[in-house]
Amino acid sequence: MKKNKPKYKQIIDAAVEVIAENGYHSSQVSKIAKKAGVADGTIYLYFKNKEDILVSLFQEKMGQFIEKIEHETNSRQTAEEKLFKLVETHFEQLSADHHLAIVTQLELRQSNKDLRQKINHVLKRYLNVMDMIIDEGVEEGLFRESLDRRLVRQMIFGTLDETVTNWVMKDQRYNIVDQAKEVHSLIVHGLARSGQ
Amino acid sequence: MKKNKPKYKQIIDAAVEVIAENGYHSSQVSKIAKKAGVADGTIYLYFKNKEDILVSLFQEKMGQFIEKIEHETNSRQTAEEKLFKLVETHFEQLSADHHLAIVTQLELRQSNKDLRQKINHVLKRYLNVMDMIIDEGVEEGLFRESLDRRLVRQMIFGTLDETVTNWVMKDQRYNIVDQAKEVHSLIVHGLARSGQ
Amino acid sequence: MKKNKPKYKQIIDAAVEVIAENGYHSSQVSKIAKKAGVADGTIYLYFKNKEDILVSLFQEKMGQFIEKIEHETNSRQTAEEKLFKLVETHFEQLSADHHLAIVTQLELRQSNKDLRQKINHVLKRYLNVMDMIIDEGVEEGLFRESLDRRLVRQMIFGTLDETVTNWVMKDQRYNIVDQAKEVHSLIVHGLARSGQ
Amino acid sequence: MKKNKPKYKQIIDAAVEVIAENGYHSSQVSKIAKKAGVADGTIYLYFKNKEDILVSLFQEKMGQFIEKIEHETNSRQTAEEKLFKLVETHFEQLSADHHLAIVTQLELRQSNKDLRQKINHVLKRYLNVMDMIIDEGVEEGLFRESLDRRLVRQMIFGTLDETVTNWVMKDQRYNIVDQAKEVHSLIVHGLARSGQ
DNA sequence: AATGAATGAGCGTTCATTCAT
DNA sequence: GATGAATGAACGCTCATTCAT
Repeated sequence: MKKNKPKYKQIIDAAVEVIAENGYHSSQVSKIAKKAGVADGTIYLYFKNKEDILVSLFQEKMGQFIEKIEHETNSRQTAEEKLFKLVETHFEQLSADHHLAIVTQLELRQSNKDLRQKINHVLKRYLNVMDMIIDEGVEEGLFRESLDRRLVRQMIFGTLDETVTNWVMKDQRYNIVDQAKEVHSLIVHGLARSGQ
Repeated sequence: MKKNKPKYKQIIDAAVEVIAENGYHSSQVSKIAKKAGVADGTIYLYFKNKEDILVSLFQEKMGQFIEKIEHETNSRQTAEEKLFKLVETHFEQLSADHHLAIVTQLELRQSNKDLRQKINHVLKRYLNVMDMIIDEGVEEGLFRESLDRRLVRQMIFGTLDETVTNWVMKDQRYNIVDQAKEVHSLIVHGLARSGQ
Repeated sequence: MKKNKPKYKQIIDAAVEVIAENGYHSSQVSKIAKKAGVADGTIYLYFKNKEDILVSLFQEKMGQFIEKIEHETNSRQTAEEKLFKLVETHFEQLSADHHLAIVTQLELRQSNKDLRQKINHVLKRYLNVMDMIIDEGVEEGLFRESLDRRLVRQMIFGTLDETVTNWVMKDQRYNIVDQAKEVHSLIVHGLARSGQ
Repeated sequence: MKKNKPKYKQIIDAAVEVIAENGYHSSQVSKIAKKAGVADGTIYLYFKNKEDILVSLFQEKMGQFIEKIEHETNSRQTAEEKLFKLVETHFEQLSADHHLAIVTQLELRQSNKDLRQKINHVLKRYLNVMDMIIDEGVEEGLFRESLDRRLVRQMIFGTLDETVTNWVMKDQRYNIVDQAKEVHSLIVHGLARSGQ
């Protein structure tokens, strides 16, 4: 299993750094190899081609990302708490790894449609977590029964993604974790005054 | 003013078509020139470089897009109605121009950070429209006073953008305008049961 | 018609020189471009890819080669004279262009099967010339009726080709045209004493 | 002596198979090693480099090839019979080993000038066999005295080689041994009617 | 002797941009 | 203004060979 060999992770971490620092289009394979401390050809012992580095990077990092969110939400009782924890953990994790934030929010979006579809595939698991929380919320009588699951997912993901992207484009100059409460509130209650 | 000469618009329209049909990375300047019926060199009499075509395209098309939304929202009375009209008009316009939807939601995202910042600049005007509606809503007593304007804008834009992108990636197979009401409701009331 | 533009021939002639001097495997496109006095990219305005340069080179040069042989043999009366003229003209032409001799006898043979089949296609015309001379010889009562046309062609071509290749591999140090008479004699009479 | 160790022959046989099946340019050292059932590095315990595999392959196989021809021609009395046996045995041996025929007639020709000169060196022994037969034929009064030995060798070898190459390129679809008689006749008597 | 992971030099091709006409 | 032929920089990937084990 190549994924357990040290060079596999070494190359992926180098790729994150190189892409964050140079931008997607200036991240040549040779640059990644150099940063990883291996020869160019070594890359191809662990990855099929350049795109495979990026897909693997996303799978590896987002896999951990989603697992952490699954774990944190599971440790909460109500759907509302779970949803808050989802928002907070989402922000916390990207806050904790500035390079990864740049790569996932800005650079990897420049990839072609093909790669983006593979990325979406990885995200399905995240959307499932959201679905389960929504279902729980409905069962608890907290959320409306009539909700269109897909639209809700898109609202939640779209809001989180846009929030993080803006924060990254503002060079991560403010603390995004501080906004978890307000974002959670917007998602749960919308703009309206309570009781409206 | 070059923007008023016929070839200027001719080239921009050709660019939209070529990019929608071939994808961002297969849209060479020579292909755009051919579709526009001009010589490659002529492009450079109207645009500084390739990126300038894309920025101009976005300015031109999004300018009209936002004007239409400004006009439609102005003709409504309450903030709630205005917000609904904003959502609906946003969806309607992209529904009406399939090529443009593909280009703005998928292809132009593959451009580099630099271009994306210019795109964001164009979108500022759209965000202003949202800001004004939010202010009105607060004044009307409809929306909470404590709302963080930036977060609200990000929530609204993120939700609309994610909704449209998903629709485009699903090959525009369902009617997105039909979802305006539900999306509007999610933005105004969130997930919670009314009264919660 | 690209074949009539000066750069087309310029590039082909450069290719012959470069290949003769550096060998097939050390003849990079950039080297050919430099020798031709054009930019690398210009090559691709006239040729589909590197292999297309080589195929075109062969077609161009062997086309002239065969035409000359057709012309020379046509100006003779008997099959025996025609055959002699074929041998002599074959030798003369390769003698007259040392670079071309190296390229056709040694370097182009290193190409892959695909290219070699295209080369064989060009040579069909040469084989037709031989066929006609053989037919004439039979009609004249000079050659045996029972000859297997294909074998005869292979004997003639194989003999000429091997003779020239040996001469090229010996660095063209002797005069191969001088051997036309003896080669012709071997083809017509074989090894046997007259009357045997 | 490495040549007597089992892995030496094992690797050479693997090389013949791999080259015949994949073509010269798709026959990587690693593929040959795999087919031979040894590690890549092991190849270099038995051969100096890749070219050395090919040269050794040719020496090994052509050595046997020529020995067989020497043996068969020695068992005949007259030069004419010996020459016939040479042609027939040449054809028979390549007929009997389809892989070897492909490798020697097509694939090994794609090697560079350097390798081809080493190949020619191996063939010298074959040319010597021809020389001796020619000399005998002259002494017997069967062949002309005035024959240029080198030209005759080239005629014989060129004819045989071209004949076999054509047969291989036609995917060995007909029986080439059947043509030995006619080819022998062409070599001995040429195209001319007997008595001309 | 045998292994196989690691190395790194080498090259065909594309395409945005220029500029002489 | 309009043309389009010409430019040339830039890069992912392969594979023969090495060498620590």
